[in-house]
Amino acid sequence: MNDAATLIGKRAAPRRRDAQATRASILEAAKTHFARLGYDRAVLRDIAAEAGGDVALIKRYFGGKEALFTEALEASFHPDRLQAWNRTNFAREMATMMAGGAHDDEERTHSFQFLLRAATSPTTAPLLNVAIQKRFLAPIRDWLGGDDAPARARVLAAAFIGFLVERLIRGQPLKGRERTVFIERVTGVLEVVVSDGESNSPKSTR
Amino acid sequence: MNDAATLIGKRAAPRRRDAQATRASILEAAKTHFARLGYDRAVLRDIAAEAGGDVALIKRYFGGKEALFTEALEASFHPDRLQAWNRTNFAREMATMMAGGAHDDEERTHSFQFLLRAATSPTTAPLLNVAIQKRFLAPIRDWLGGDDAPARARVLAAAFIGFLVERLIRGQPLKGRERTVFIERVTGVLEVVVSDGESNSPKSTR
DNA sequence: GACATATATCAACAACCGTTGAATTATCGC
DNA sequence: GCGATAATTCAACGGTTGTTGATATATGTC
Repeated sequence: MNDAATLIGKRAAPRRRDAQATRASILEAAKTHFARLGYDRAVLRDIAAEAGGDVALIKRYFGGKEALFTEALEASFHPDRLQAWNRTNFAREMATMMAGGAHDDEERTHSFQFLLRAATSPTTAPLLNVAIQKRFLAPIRDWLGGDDAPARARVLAAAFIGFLVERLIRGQPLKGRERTVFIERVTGVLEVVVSDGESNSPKSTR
Repeated sequence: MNDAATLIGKRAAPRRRDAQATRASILEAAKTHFARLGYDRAVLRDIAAEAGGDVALIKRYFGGKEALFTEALEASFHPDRLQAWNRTNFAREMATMMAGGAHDDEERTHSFQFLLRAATSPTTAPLLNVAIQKRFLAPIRDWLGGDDAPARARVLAAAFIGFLVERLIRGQPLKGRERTVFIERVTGVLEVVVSDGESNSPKSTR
């Protein structure tokens, strides 16, 4: 059954008898599968197949499904992205990303889908709790800076996740006027979140 | 086997040989289990057991797991809540709710946990898509009114979901100053979302 | 070229779970 | 009371999937 491998595509070419390469292939395949299917629906046989190997290799190199998931989760965080965004155009860039349709769209949201799917499985929730604190909330807080950074980081993270879920549910990118309005709105919201002024102070129209 | 029933608690008392009551018991148990465990982890045997019946009853009354899920999903929406909130204090009320610790907290967020868990399973995503459009997005849009209500409804729904996820991940209610700041911040964000001015076309506030 | 060891594959077990047909039992009309 | 019918329970099938020990094969060293 050459099922999932061809469905997902992207069959890596495993150099035979190369432990490091094999391990890397499996990890890469795992990231994709977990992100697209979630922890429960992801099947070890399919992951191994896409990596061009056998299920037993997962036991050999990772120990089991949960360990593989944990490592894939860690490897899926890219907080560097955050630091690459500068403060001025951050809100609009993120809003555009959430509207969907950008060329590097898939790649960008990939790791976050992973995070999201992990959030809802009771099994993986504890794992995520640690990971999200260390690799997500903390960097955001540092990136934000200013007064009450922890609380503001929570709000930003929430907004981030919320738009991501909405996009996940929506499925397809927005188009036309609705897209424009959506981006404008989201940009406005994010600017409010990022700004470090007092919230109960008068309106902060950009 | 006093397994899942006692774990979840809330064992309904099924009047024997009462079709309607049995069906209702199963549906109620299904709502709880799906909300807490998600589609995949929820087990029909456990649901039936909590309802005080057998698995086969699910087939009889609902047809199968997916059908049961769909019906439970429908039954978990409470858009009436939305209309009960008035425009002036809506933002603050919702922000307080998201901070956690309110007395009717559990009950309020219950159905949304359901929604959330459904969102992340590829299997249930299409089902959710239909339900959310009909019972969530449309009411919000009507409640919002004004220009570009559909796009603004998306943003509001996204914010709503986002704060909910954050709360779900966080686990426990906030306390002290962080709670105060969080509420202030979220209130500010929501006010921006709800307001119908500013985006492109200047429209009078109603 | 033979041996040792890491690497990869095979095959099967065992548990879980949705599904389903058939048997069992209660409830109601006559 | 008695049969008819609906409600419930029983038991088992079949598929999926994580796990794992045994086996085969390539790679590097002497």
